[in-house]
Amino acid sequence: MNDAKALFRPLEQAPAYKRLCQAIEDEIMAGRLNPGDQLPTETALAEAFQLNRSTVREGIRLLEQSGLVERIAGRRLAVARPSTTDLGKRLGQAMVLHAVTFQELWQTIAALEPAAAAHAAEARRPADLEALEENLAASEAAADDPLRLSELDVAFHAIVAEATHNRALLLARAAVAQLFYPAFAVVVTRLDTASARLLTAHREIAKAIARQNAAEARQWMERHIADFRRGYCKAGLDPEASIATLMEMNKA
Amino acid sequence: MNDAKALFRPLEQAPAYKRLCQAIEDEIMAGRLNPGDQLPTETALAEAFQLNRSTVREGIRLLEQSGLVERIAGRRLAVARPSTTDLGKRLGQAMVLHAVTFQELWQTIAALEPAAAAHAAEARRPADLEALEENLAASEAAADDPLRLSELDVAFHAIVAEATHNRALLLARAAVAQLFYPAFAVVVTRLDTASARLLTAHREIAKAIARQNAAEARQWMERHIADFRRGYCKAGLDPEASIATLMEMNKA
DNA sequence: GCATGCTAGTTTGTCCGACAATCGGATAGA
DNA sequence: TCTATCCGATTGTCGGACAAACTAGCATGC
Repeated sequence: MNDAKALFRPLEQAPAYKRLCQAIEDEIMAGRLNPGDQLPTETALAEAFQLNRSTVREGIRLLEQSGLVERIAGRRLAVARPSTTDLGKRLGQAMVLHAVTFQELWQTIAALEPAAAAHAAEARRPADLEALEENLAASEAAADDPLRLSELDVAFHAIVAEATHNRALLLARAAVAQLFYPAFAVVVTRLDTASARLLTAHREIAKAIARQNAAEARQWMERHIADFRRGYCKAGLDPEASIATLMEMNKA
Repeated sequence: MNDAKALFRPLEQAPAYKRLCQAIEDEIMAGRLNPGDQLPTETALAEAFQLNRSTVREGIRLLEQSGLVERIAGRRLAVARPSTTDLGKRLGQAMVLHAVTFQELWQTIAALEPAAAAHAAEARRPADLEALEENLAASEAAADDPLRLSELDVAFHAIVAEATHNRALLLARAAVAQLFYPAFAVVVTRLDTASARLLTAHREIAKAIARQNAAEARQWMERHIADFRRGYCKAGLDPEASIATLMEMNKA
């Protein structure tokens, strides 16, 4: 009798609002609806799908939340591309709820950032270099302001990632970075030697990227990330603790 | 006159259903609502927030789609943790819509998988080794069935990733992997030498993980991933083409 | 004692109809 | 040409309604 679960599938048809969402999602994924295209009005959709407007609206909410659809300025539904930051936020939430530890984040960042630096060195464009320079200048000016410096640190790594012009890499690291670097603000505040080391590393990484020296960029980034971990432990923080606790310290 | 946009912020209060979603989201993020907790019924929520049930429902749809809330078996709303696979799917969608190329995916996978293999060697548990063994056996049996082998390939890498017991890494790679490996099915179908090379690599990786030899696991995985790229080019596919086109070939 | 069947109350999914606010566009006025 | 005004269309929100499906409790049968 126990194999009943294995034998039979759930066998339930999803509620109408979900099916509507799926139907429109399919159209988008199949390329029959493209980003920018306007969707029919709610009443029109209701008529087309033979559903009530309330039901249609529920379906639209699902699409809205998945970022596949947006309300353009005024108010007309249009197909959209899910934004990187939006997805990053959602991934970040998930990690907090899964009680991910600093250690886990660090391992992931340690895999991604050196690769990002190397590819940035290969694919960077003039605009990227300018952004890096600007960030470095601002960082040097903010050497005494841990909070501001921490913000600029997040920005620096984001610029490097963007310089790869690799959207997959960008998306993958966005989530982790969003949690990792802010968590690190606490360290910068506690260790006064951290700022100087951070600045040196950033400068060298930027230099290597400017010179298109991928190997060097990767190497400096590796050291930089290793430094992060050392600083974290030196600051008396537990790598095995959930980052959720860190985020709270940050607020205080 | 042009600075009007700079001077003033949007100044609009979000619709009620969005604010409701945000309110509940905040409760969850603050830990006042924990995964597994049941939410009040729709009518109760409507009363609490002084909103109509229809409006409450729209808010719930947003929460539902972000995975923070689920309908338990029967039908009662409960707080949930966004599932890895769910987020992976969403990220995958985003990448398709952003017309991400194979090259971009490959660079990302190449950064993540070797790290995953190395950490898996350190953190693997008996159950992980069993899963690997089982997968290897099935793969050897399916050496002549490209489609089945491709499925098992996806599974193999997923098992390795899970053996790291690093949820951040798991989440970050889930999205990329979900697109990458299926896209690779085409290659396995076209190159008959691919299956054998794939099997050898898998076996060596599994062996290294079993022996807890992180360096070797990383090295084999690196080669394996490099092989992927070579195979892809050999199969006459364009690394700069959007993976969306690949997915279509896969269906056919 | 445990499995089954029945009943009543809840809760959800869906529908209908309604209305204020606002947006888009057309039209009239300076 | 620019502004003001009006009108229809669309969205956000509301109230109420009902069938289907679920929960829980109780009765029944073995």
